[in-house]
Amino acid sequence: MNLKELSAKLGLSPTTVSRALNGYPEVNEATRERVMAAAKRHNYRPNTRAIRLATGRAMAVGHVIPIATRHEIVNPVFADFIAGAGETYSRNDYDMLLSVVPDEMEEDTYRNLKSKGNVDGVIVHAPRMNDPRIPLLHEIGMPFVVHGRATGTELPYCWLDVNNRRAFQRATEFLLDLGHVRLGLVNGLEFMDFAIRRRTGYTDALRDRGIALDPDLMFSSEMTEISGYRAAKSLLTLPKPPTAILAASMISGMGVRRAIEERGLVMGRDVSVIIHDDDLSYMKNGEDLPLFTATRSSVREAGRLAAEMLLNVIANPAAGPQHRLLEAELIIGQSSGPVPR
Amino acid sequence: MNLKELSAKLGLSPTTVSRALNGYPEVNEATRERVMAAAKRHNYRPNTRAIRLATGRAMAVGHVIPIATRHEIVNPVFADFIAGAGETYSRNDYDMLLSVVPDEMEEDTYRNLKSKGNVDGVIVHAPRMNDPRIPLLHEIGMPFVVHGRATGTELPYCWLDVNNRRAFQRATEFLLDLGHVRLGLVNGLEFMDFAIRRRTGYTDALRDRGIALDPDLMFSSEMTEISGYRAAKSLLTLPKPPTAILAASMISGMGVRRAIEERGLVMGRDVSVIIHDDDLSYMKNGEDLPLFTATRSSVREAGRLAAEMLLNVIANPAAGPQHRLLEAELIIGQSSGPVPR
DNA sequence: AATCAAACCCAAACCGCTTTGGATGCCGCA
DNA sequence: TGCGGCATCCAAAGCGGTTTGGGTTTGATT
Repeated sequence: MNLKELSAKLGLSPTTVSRALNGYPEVNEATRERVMAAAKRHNYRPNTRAIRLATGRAMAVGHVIPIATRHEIVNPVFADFIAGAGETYSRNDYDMLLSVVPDEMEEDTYRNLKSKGNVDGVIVHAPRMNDPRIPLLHEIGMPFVVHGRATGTELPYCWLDVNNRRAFQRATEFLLDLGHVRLGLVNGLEFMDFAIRRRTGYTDALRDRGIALDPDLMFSSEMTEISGYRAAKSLLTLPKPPTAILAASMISGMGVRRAIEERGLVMGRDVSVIIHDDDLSYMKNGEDLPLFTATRSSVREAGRLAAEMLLNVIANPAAGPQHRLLEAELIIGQSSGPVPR
Repeated sequence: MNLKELSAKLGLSPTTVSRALNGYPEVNEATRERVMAAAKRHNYRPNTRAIRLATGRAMAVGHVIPIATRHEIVNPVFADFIAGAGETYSRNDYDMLLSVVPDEMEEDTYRNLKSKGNVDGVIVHAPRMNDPRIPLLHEIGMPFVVHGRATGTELPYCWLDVNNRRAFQRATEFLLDLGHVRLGLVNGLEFMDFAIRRRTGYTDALRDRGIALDPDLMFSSEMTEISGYRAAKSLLTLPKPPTAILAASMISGMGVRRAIEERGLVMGRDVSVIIHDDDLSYMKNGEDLPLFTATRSSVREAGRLAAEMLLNVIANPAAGPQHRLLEAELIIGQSSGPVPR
């Protein structure tokens, strides 16, 4: 059932039917209702391909996912972000397009998306320092929103980010208040912007209390269980091991816990741990009582909001660049306590 | 730069240019090369929207993800599957469309995808017993491939699955060979088809050895860390606790391990554990020496293969339903050992 | 009664490509 | 010389919507 058939059945022109369905004012309310009813009855659904060609809009948003020699973006955090963004898209009748491409194809992919007209905008994931994607997207004129920020970029751009610096600064201060002085940092990869900011929060807090930085206490790697385990194991075998550890995610935190328990220590008593908790739906940090003390910020909610921002930008390209900085909560769980004496 | 402009520049008709670019035979080789060169020079990329309207094909594949009152499909396993499928799609110039919709909208979403012509086919995730999606997709004539199988469906359909029954049967037999007799099962939700099959593998193996089933030893829940933890905790506080546990995933396995260690026991010595390992890219089961003994099957590879099967079905709808059953490997890690005496 | 603006509807162009159904020119062969 | 056949190319008709630029009525205003 297409427009022509439907309008024939109704004895109207395609023009009028189209207008009736799309809420244009120049059509009699009575006919509009007649049209609506007929459309429902024959369950007419306009062909998306035709709409797209006619309007020039793709009604779709792209997410480009490089598969990674460099860095594995396909991680659980990413999945939850996508889920959140996807909710926004379906609510607004937009399609979500995922392009999983080899690293070296990333630039081409963006150019293709633009010139072939597949999408109206994109979300940029996992920004790095001086991220080349931002000038690229500017150049080709593709609307975009960055999830995170890209230090070093001087072009204006839209972003939505968690206040990672503040979150880790607060977490560090909290541990210092508990009397801890030697604090380990099990960070994510530090070419990632968020990891740089978290480290800054950590170092700022220490410096504010006049505590010297100890490079031996600072690790940076993928946020996997095994990396967390290895980093914590190294930390705990130091001559003067830390009494507290900040970890970059739930998963690396689980590795940290394993290393702690393997040495016969008790997390929260012998070693305090604070993680960053993305509030993943299938990996809750405890239920009544959180397992980990954590800086928490829902990445799914971030996905929802970033998608909304992008749809805004697409609908309203003239408006200046939008920004949104989400604050993480500091929630107290079982993994932190006063420094042991 | 569109076809008309390009053909004008070349002094040819759009017809000829189109044919030249698409490799049709009725065009002189010399002109074809001239056209190709010009296309590259002006980097002409045909407008996808127009191609889709003209050809009637969407050149896109859909994945519908219900957001879940019922069951959270947005999990790490799902993410890896998507990544694998996405690789196949980009290699074949197909788009991947993700629809994240509320449970109750699922049926509508499939109908919409079909009648609005957004996709040429879909992948069905996480099939359940008597899954209603299979008759639905049959009814609306949408090509599809199921990742897994749906017990109880009598209609023919394409699927790609892991031999879950066999995997868990082998794992169970392996533990029995080590002298274990009381085996706990920490299964996924048992309205999911794969969970039913795993349980069958477990019960078959026990029955074959003449061991009575003990309902107290069998748990079924979401595959989260916390559920794994809780199930294992219950198991270990039984009057006669099991000496070995089969867990449904890496993540629930980590919960099982936590429960074991919390009781001061050592995994692999006091309690053997076998998990199913989906070989997730960011959650490797150890590196040189696997942490967990596991039945392993890469879900990412499954994604690649399922997508290939679907593209096949789309290209060749007449061919009968295809099936593919992947076998899981049984890999030995540190989490299993002979029954303690 | 003539005029004019709304209100309502339609025919036709258009979006950018594919594909059908010829047209044209050239060559070989009877 | 005439004709069939092949190699090349093109005009025009879709694909299924939206949108432009009018046409008719109708009713109120002068």
